[in-house]
Amino acid sequence: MGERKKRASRADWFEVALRVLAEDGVQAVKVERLARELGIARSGFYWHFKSREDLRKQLLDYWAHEYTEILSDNPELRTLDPRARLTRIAETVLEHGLSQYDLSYLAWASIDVGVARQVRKVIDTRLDYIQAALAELGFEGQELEMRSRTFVAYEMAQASLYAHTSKRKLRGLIPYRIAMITESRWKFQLVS
Amino acid sequence: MGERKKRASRADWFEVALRVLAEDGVQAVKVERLARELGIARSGFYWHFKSREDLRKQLLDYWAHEYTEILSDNPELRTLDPRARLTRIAETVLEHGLSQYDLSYLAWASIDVGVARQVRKVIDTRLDYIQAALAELGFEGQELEMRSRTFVAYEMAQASLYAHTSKRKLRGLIPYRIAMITESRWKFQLVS
DNA sequence: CATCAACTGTACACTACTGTCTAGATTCAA
DNA sequence: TTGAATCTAGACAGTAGTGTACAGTTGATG
Repeated sequence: MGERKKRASRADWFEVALRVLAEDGVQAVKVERLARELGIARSGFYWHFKSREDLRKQLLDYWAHEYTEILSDNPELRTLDPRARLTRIAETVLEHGLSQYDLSYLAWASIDVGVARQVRKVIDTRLDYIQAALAELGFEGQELEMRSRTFVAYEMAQASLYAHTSKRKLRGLIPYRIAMITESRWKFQLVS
Repeated sequence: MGERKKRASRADWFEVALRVLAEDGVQAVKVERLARELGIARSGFYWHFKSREDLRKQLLDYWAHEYTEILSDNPELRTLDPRARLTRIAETVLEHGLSQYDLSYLAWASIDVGVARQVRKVIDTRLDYIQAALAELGFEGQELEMRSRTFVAYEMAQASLYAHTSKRKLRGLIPYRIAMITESRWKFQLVS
């Protein structure tokens, strides 16, 4: 609760907001609650942000930017072959708890069309990236689409769905996951 | 908005509550809003339900029961071989929009430990069921675990993640998905 | 057709939150 | 060390929701 700090900077407010968002969703991002967690009155909030809505908008922008940056502005990833690249992404998402925000943003998107538009953009960016990697391995058409979707869906669902499973265990599953997603030696045996 | 009904039964309130829950999440399930959607005053609500919290609890119970029933009390499913069974489940979930509630309940679970416990139970039931089907196909250990998790994660994420994708397209992907999940002819080529 | 349970609206007191204002405290830089 | 920028607490009015009380209306059934 009461962090002993006497003054709260914009970054302090933002940090607490991010944590609350991840923990309890957008609806929980309330000026009063943030102030309570910072141990100060909420009047200062309006010095840093125009309104609660303003803060929420900034939270969304931040998330959209931060996440895609990991994919697009990461030179190291480019040097790896597709399989290693996907593995690295899976490890990064798991290790940094990157998907812990996804549920909150998805839920938020379901009640706000503007947010939905931006969230979709982020998802599409991820899908495109994964799809490109899998295309390098020779996949195409519906199979390519299904594989990339499966990968992304698992990443996003992971944090909320398997919150009770240890990171260690989830980490151990990564190689199997990558193998299944990228394995190309088999031919589809379509079930009617 | 104003449904022309003059009186609202318990079932009416519950139905609207379920819809609102799926559309906008738990936080949106408010007595006043439900009354507004029914086109009546909210006083009658308290005749049917003890409180708002009471309604929410009943929503949770209903969901937990309804969903697992589809899996456990479905004699038809038992007659099918594992692959066909998984296909049927995927089709059912998609066709009846069963996963549309999942996001709401997952988000709810993240802010309420009691809800979290119940939601986990439902998820575990699904995992166990899928895992049993895949075990019939000879999978085991971490591979079995990863495959069932991948299947369940996709099902749950589908509705919210791919809301903008047509059912027709998602339906077309099912055979590919089942094939990837159930394919056993390949050996893992573990990436470091 | 009378009656009783099932519902209705209106009104009230309460809580939680928002955003605005103001006078004052703290910090930093010249 | 002084002044401006940065932040603070506290008070205020406004909105939206909760649950309770109660008298009145509706409709199915004996």
